[in-house]
Amino acid sequence: MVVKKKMEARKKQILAVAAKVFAEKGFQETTISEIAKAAGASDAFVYEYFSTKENLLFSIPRDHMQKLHEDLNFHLKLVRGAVNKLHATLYMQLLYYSENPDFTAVLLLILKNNRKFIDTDAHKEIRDYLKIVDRCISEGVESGEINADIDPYYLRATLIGSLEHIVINWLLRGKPENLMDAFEPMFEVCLKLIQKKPEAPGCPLLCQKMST
Amino acid sequence: MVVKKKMEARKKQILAVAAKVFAEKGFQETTISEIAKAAGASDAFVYEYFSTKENLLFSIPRDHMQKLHEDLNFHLKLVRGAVNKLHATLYMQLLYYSENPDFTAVLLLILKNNRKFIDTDAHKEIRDYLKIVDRCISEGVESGEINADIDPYYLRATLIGSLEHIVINWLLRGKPENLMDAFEPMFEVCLKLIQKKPEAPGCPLLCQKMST
Amino acid sequence: MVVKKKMEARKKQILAVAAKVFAEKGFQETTISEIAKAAGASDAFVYEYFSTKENLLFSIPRDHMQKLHEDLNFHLKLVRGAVNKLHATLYMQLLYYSENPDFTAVLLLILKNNRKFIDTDAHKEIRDYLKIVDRCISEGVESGEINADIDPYYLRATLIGSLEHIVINWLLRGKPENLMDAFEPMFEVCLKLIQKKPEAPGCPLLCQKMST
Amino acid sequence: MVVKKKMEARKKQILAVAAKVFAEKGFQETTISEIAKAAGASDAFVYEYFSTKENLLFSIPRDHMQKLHEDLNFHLKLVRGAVNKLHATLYMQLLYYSENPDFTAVLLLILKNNRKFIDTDAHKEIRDYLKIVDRCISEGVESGEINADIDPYYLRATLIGSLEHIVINWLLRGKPENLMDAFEPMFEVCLKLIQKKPEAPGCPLLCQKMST
DNA sequence: CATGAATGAGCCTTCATTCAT
DNA sequence: AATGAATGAAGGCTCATTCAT
Repeated sequence: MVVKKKMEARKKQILAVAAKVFAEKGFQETTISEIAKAAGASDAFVYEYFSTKENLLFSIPRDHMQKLHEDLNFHLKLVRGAVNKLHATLYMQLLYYSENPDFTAVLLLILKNNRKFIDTDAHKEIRDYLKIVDRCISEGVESGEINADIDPYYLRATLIGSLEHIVINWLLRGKPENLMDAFEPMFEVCLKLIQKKPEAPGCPLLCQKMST
Repeated sequence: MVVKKKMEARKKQILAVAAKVFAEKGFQETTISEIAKAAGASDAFVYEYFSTKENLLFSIPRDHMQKLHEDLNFHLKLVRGAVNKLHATLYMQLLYYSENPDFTAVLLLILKNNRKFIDTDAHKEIRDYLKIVDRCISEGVESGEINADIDPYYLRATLIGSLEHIVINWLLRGKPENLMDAFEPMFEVCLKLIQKKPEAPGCPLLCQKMST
Repeated sequence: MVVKKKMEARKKQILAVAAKVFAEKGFQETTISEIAKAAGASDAFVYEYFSTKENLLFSIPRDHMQKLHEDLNFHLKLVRGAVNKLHATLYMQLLYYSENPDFTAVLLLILKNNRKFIDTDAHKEIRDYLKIVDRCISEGVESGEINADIDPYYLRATLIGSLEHIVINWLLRGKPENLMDAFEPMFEVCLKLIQKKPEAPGCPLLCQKMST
Repeated sequence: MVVKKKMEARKKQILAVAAKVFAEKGFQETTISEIAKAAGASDAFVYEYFSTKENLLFSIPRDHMQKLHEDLNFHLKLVRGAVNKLHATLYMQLLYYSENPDFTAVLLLILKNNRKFIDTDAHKEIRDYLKIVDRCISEGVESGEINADIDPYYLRATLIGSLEHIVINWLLRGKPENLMDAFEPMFEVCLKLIQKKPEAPGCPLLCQKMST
């Protein structure tokens, strides 16, 4: 029992170290020796837990995705309204990214463009995550909160695409500012997309301005 | 002179072959030998033109970006109105991607996530391209065509992010359908962002028209 | 005491399992882990009894050779005549091989060609076994049963060489038929060597000569 | 042309060196580095000619077997009579072994007991060699030179088995004496097997004894 | 202009073996 | 008595790269 715990902890530690080194240097540029050394273990020890270097890479997202999933499921129960749910979902995603930049770099810079990874079980959890977004969108469309004449696929693509674009830029620029600073302005843009303007009787600002 | 021409042609051919092989197999998984063989040349011949394998990779975008730039500059002169220009710009970008999928795969799946590439001269042309988009946006804001209360940076991020997201998905799914089919629905979504709610009762343009 | 018995039994079991796995896969291709797992024990447990993997390999023949020796000694007492003894000896050797194919494969395919093994104590028992054959031969020569103008060393080499050749072929072909089927025809050939042409109706020429 | 020659020479040199090192240390105990160094080349250079270490091992017999084959075919044409042909065949085999002890050690100590090798094309040439022996035997049986009541398969097994047994012993003992010294006494034994005793001038000893 | 020949450098991976418990 | 955890040491193999011709 205690042993199992210890093993799990060691495994997670190796995964964390691997994420860090992969994030810094890229997959091919990283050697197992580096990871092992950084984890205070021998090369062979890494292979106790991960059959290959690639397997180690592909194992990085699992725990993170599960955690993100759980957090999300918990919080979404507290939120009412599709737009609010989308807000919460994207917020949590960005928050998780900002708090786990190594994992994020591995995910967005290494794994997401890897054909082999996409055929992996590990990738399923990523697709599952997208389903949550889809559910929010369709919920919003049904409830009338979200503009029904927007193609939901392209809406999701825009939401996720822009969010990841911003995160990738942030990563590549060396994570200079707080990633969360980008959230509200980004979501503002999204809101323009999402929301029907039923409550907006016309184009308030412009009309008002014009009327002035 | 003729020799120069020949050399240029050979160089371009190698670049095209390299793009193709890199796109299919990824950078690390591709060997210089494979590229050389596919180009009907010897390994050493590749090194006549490109000092390293990485240099070969980084050399792929130049011609493409120049061509895209030229095309864009030509066409944008024919188009009036910021939204129309954005439409044309994104259309041409997507068209170029759909017509040059190998280059696109190299650019979006390999280069865009490569920190070293970003510090390259070659990357400057990509940033220059983005400036065109930025110019369209600021032009639109100035002319009142584009909603001024949208942060231009996040607007661009959303436009480019969603477009690339769609293209990357298309690439990873094996380029099944015609990429251009995605353009109009995608741009529809973008329009919702860009435009001052024309469909809303009392939309800006209408107000303007009405006011005139 | 009981513990000793248990240990002995465990040791023998490991030896049997090792023989089986070595026979199937070869020495280098077999890992201690495989043997341990097949024996239902841990790797470390194997090292309780055998100091190294090679030591385990070299330990395989001992019990077998002892058993063969004992059986042989017992049976040879019941047999009279050098040729009959050779017959019994070779028969028992082949029988033992056919009934213990794993041991046989280890002995003939792995150990007999191993220089290090030859310097081992374990190899002494194999040489001792050959002495039995030698004794039969010299007994036969002395008693006049065996042709005295055959060099005893080459006679033994031929007997053992042909027998092992047949067994090795049998092993390499996957032990298809019953090995014992080969015994009588093989021994027939040997008899031609050993015996003083009993089937020849007298020694024609010489007798003729003598008669002259 | 000259280049091809050079390559061939280099390849043969590597094969010779490999045979030597394999013969001395065994296959698993030998590293490619050792062979490369002994051949005055780099590790990678060895892989220019041989795709794997095993492939290098399996490539050793080809040229030798071809040479042996050619020599044999040439000489057998000069020899009349099945027994004489067998004599010549076995003589040349033993001579080749004695003159190429590295190859012989590789063949008899490493390859002949290797299941993977037996399924190789290279092994075919070894089986072809045996066919020459078979042909001599059946020729002798037909011509009446060889005792027809000996099973040809077991006769061959005895001839080859005893010859190889002697060679293997010679190798394992460190090649102390001239291997060819063993030929005549060994063949003497074989003669006893092979020959019908019609022309044999009786059984000298027995007759003598009988006469006494 | 073009290349065949050659290699240095390095990494992933495997296992026999050890030892604390 | 038995083992799980841990590793040191080593080796096969790959390639980007160079250079004489």
